[in-house]
Order: sequence, then C-alpha cells, then structure tokens
Amino acid sequence: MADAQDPAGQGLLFLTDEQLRKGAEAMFFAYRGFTADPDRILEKYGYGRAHHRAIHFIRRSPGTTVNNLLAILGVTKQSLNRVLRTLIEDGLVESRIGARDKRERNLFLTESGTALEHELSSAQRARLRAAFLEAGPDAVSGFRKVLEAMMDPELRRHYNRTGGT
Amino acid sequence: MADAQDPAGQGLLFLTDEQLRKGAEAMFFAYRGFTADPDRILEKYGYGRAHHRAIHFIRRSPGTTVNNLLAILGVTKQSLNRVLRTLIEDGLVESRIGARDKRERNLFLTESGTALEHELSSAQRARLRAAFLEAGPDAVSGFRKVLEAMMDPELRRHYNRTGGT
DNA sequence: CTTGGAAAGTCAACAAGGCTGACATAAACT
DNA sequence: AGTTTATGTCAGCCTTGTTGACTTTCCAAG
Repeated sequence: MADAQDPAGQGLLFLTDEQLRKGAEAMFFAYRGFTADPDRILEKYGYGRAHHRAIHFIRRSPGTTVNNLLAILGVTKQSLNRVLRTLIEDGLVESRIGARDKRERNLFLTESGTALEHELSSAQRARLRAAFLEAGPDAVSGFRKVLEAMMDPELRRHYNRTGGT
Repeated sequence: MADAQDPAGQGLLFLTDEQLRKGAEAMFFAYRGFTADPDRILEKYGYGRAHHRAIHFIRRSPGTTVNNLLAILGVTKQSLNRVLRTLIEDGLVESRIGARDKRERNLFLTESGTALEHELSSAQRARLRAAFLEAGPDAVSGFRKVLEAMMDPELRRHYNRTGGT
C-alpha cells in the first residue's frame, strides 16, 4: 500500500502518499519556524503578522497602491485598512495621494517604518541564511522550484514580478 | 550592494539578501497555495485550519494524548480544547480514557473523522504531488532539506518522529 | 457637464482561533 | 496525606479575518 502511487516501483518513490504527507508536515513545521522570529519582534511593538506582511510588501514595492496590496495579500480591504491605519497613525507608513490618479494612495515606509522592516527582515533572513547554508545551494534551488510549483498561478505572477535572479 | 553577503563573489550568490528575501516570499506565497484547497473543504463543514491540524496529527498518531498534541501544535490547551470539543461532539474524534494512566485521554478518529481526514489530505496531496512532479525528485529532496533546516529544533524532533523514509 | 463606475475609506457587526487567569477533578506519585 | 500532573472548563480579551452598507473622491464616457 506504500506503493499505491508507484505500481511499477521504478523511481517515483518520492510521490508515495507517505512522502507527500511528510512534505505537508515539513511545510507546517517549517512555516512555524519561519514566522517565529518576526513574531517575537512584532510582539514588542504590539503588532501582528498582518502588519509584517504589509510592511514587507510596501518595502518591496515602494509607492504601491492599496489595491495592489490587496491582490498580493488576499484579504479584504477592511482587514487591510485596519492594519494600514495603525501603521500610518504610528508613523511607520506614509500614504500619499496618487499623482496620476488622485483616488489612489501610494504607500511608503517612513524612516521608522524602514527601521522596523529591517529589524524584522534581518531576523527572518538570518533564519533562512542558516537553513540555506546547512542545506547547500542545490537544495536551495530545489526548495525554490517546489515552492513555486505549489503556488496558485495568480500568486506565482506576483512572486515572479520581483527582482532576484 | 547586492553582494553584501558575498564579498568574494565566488559561489555564495544563493545567500545574498535578495535571494533570502525571495526565499521568504516563496514561503509566504507557497503556504497560501498549500492551505488553499483544505481551507475550501473545511469551510463546507464549518471547520477551520485548527480542526485540520488536530485531525491530521490524530491520524498520524492514533491514540495520542492531549498533551502530546499540545506540544506538536504549539497552542494553549484552552485553544486546542475548543477545537477538540467540537470534533468530539460532532463525532469525528473519539476520546478514550487512558488504560495505563487514567488521567490521559487517547484520541482517535472515528469513521467519519477518517473520511474527512481523507478528503482533506487527498486535496493537499494532489497539490503537493503536482508540485513534486513538476519540480522533480532532486528538487523535492532539496525542498525537504531546506524546510527541515528551517524548523525549530524541538519541532524538528516531532517532524522526524514519523515514518517516511 | 452630467452621470456612471472605480478606488478608497469608514462604520458596524460578527466569527475563528489565538491568548491569560482562575478553578475543578481525577489520578498518580512520594 | 499531600503534591504534582493531565485534562477540562469558564470568563474575558485580542488580532485578524469576514460581510454588508454607505460615503467621498475623481476619472472618463456620453
């Protein structure tokens, strides 16, 4: 029954139900580790993961609009707005009325917003750097390949819309 | 500045800040895809991700105790208890008083609990299977290696406590 | 120039699922 | 007998998600 996915038994052992379940658990446990360090930092400031996500994507695309952020984050505008409002009130994010289209708001990190972004991403990158080093470049390439294949097509577009070679 | 992490410029390009940020986004977008299918199924039954996690780990270790589940899931007993109570009331999970230690409760999936577990894990495995196939066995190996390196040591123990070769 | 619709913001209400703290019970251990 | 452990439960709080209704601003087409 372990070979239900591989009746011929030749080389598809990485697709057995057991291997797939194991992959699912790997995602679950790894994601916990992935968010653990930023979560601890956010708590100091009274923020949550939602604030982190907003800050991250504003840094990635300075001047991005609320609508664009909504598409990336996949939440409702009311939910995002609540988070954004506190960040603006606290002076971490600046919302400028659009130049071309004045209905739009262009979002930027302020100096202190940039500082928090850096604190958060430093911690997260440290964790990833250690994992990447331990696993090695080939493993990292595979990691990226599998994760990309796991994304919804629409999100995959957003993922590929950025820089890194 | 792209090479701040690789002053020598020789072969550590996968550790640049840009690559690490990209890896972080990969985790974020992929996790969204990873949970999307089960989330849709859970909604049909009025459950959430918390129920899925409980069901998953009870199936993985039938007869597991509440305490063990708490350690794996990393939530408070009040939070887990709320989820567990609904699953027991709905007849998806059975809670038997421990044989050796009568303070403990041993948790099992009932027939209908097993059915829901199967529906959830089927959807999740289908997504993973497609991703694994697209990426190939070597990529999958790297995927697993990086994710394992990303876990907190304590969770890594739980991860390695199970079966799959 | 008016009107239709898109972009954004706001208010209210609600739910899931985290959390803390306090307390109850039963069983096991010392 | 007294303490510790495992579990359950009540009450209350927070974050972050949801829906629905409504307003304001403003672009663009008729």
